[in-house]
Amino acid sequence: MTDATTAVSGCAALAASALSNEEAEATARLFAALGDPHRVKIVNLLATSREPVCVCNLIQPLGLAQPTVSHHMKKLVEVGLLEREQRGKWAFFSLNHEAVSKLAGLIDLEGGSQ
Amino acid sequence: MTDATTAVSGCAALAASALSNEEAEATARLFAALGDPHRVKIVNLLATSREPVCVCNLIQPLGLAQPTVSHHMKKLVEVGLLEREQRGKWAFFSLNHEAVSKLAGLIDLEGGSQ
DNA sequence: TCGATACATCGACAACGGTCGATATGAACG
DNA sequence: CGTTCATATCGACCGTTGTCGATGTATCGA
Repeated sequence: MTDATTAVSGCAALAASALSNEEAEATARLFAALGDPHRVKIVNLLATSREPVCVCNLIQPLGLAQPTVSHHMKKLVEVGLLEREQRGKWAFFSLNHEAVSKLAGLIDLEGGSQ
Repeated sequence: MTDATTAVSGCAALAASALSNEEAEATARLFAALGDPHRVKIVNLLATSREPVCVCNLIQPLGLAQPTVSHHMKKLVEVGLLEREQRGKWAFFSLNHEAVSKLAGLIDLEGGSQ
């Protein structure tokens, strides 16, 4: 169990019985992280890239200022969907496939007893 | 193709190649609908109920005022996750299983070429 | 037709979140 | 060291959203 998936671990499947307030909040936080079109694009860009991507390569495709991109990256890392790796003065980000799999599992209506 | 899943149909998988702005916005709208803990609980309650549920049976479990519950139900119906059925003076809501399945498909990283 | 009930809509308010310019941090390179 | 470059943080602005009371709408029963 890696701590990078902490946020996802706090969630419970949508079909679980009697979701607690904490589970509902954790699950909502995770979905909210993907509730912004720019962050959807970021995840899409990372999902279609075989290698980690640095912030400087995201600014132009997104059409956002650098601080705004940093802001979005931080949100995605906080919920565990992205992993950050420092290479010299560059920050490279990659998708946490384990977290994405767990996210998909949350939505599975047959996975209520997970 | 039912119109109840319109919002979901406008989305594209997270692993699709070159998400357009419209696809990113539609996908974000869908995730944002689940980005509130109360709406997560609503979906959870409907997912664990074999029969449709009326608003009056949601007010107490959620601990919210009636207009606030109506507000959340509207958001969930708008993105196609819920279906509304009028029975006399009661409004019954149920989960749109097809939309939930499509949502799960969006997250599948192997479903990029859908 | 009148009152009661269930739900939606409206209006207002407060909190949250996305955005950017300015600035701080920190690493590579003369 | 001092400079440059990549990124993070800060502060401010402002549109969005969750919330509720008041009100509107529609249905049912007496």
